[in-house]
Amino acid sequence: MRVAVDAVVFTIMHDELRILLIKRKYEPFQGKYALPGGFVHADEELEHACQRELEEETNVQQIFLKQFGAYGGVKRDPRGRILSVAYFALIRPEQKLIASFDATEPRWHSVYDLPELGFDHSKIIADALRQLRYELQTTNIAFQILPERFTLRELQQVYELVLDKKLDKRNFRKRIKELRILEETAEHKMEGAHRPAQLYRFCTPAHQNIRKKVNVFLQ
Amino acid sequence: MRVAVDAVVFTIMHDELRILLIKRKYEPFQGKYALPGGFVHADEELEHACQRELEEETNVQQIFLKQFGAYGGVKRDPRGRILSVAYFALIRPEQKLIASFDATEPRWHSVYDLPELGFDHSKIIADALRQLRYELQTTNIAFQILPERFTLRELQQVYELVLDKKLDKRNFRKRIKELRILEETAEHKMEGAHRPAQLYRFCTPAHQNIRKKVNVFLQ
DNA sequence: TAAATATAGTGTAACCAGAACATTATCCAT
DNA sequence: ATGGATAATGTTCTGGTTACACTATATTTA
Repeated sequence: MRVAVDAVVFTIMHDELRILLIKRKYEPFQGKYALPGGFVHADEELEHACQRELEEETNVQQIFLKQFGAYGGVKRDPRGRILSVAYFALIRPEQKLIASFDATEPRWHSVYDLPELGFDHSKIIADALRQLRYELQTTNIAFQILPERFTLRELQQVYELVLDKKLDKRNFRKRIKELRILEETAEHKMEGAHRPAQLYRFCTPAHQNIRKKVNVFLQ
Repeated sequence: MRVAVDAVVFTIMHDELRILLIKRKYEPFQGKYALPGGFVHADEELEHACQRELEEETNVQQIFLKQFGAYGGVKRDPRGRILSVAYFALIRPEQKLIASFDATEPRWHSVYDLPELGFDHSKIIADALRQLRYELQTTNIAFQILPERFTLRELQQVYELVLDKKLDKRNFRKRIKELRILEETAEHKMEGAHRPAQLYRFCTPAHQNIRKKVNVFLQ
């Protein structure tokens, strides 16, 4: 049985939660959109294969991937039996997308307005989104998408867009501060005709995983 | 790459949370304990392969399996590259265990006192236990281990033994009743020199999955 | 048949966490 | 100087979680 990996890469862009898709140049599902991914090499770790395929097909590099499922249905790929191990990531939107030989049009698509997808990738994306939301509320994954210094408003927007839900500003700040994982920096974000916002930085490696409480940010 | 499945089957027996292990008759890890499992056939669904291997190696049959991870490390199996998709289940302890040709001594082992294990099965079991605890608190999985009719005390014991934590009787009953997933039966459990306990039954297929609230039973 | 024993079954009060909510501060542009 | 835009901040109320002790009912035994 052949083993492949697929990557569900999320980002936030123009106030939307988006997913990175490629367009398939060849059969099966030629012309359809699909998740970046491909076959694992013989002596290659799964996560490495996922990084490599992602880079080959979209140029996206150096991201933190988390495995969340294996898809092994007998009929899921018309080429034959292929098991796919799926990973997800949440990354900054800056990386430049570059098409490859067999995957064209690497592009960001709104999670809530996806094109028709090949394989069982709709199901994989649905599972990934569920997992992303869970991890957002139980780990520090949000910081992967933010620049090194960020405002509390920017952090709150990550939560709001991923959870697809408005949060109360004062309650959000209170809870984030209680976690003691941020430190103020000396700088402020000067931008626009309004009061500048304090810039924060993520601190204390001890808190690499916030697992203090489930549902920390749900209202 | 070859694809295998492994089953982490939990039960409760003699007031202990236990796992089903077999003893390996051949290399690799000859004589060591391991999870039941084996290779997936060419046109076989993963879950079916897991059921089949479990039955072949231990005689345990007809259980509800839930996938929770894929283990694909390059060096995890000395025979070569083998990816294993792992499933867990929680079952009643009644099924008779029968050894097979290549797996001897199918036996229940306390989760907290496991023998030396082959492969990366210790890691797989640790992940399975984490997943079991999560699902116990967010789904109706507890009912898989109980007989059709059971007392509230028996239900509470499942939670206590899996979570490895004492729960308050009154609070537990209050919450379970709030969920409205049990119905009283006409019978009582007459056993021993004490007041007989009301027998309950799991009701309402609408509640096959209790996802009302995370941490329902944590104290 | 009375007492001992073992588990079943039940409610309330205190505490804490989550939710709702409005005003002042600071910058820029006009 | 004023208006506009976002930053920053605390309190009250509500509801959920936790802690906690006594009565009920069957069997067994003296």
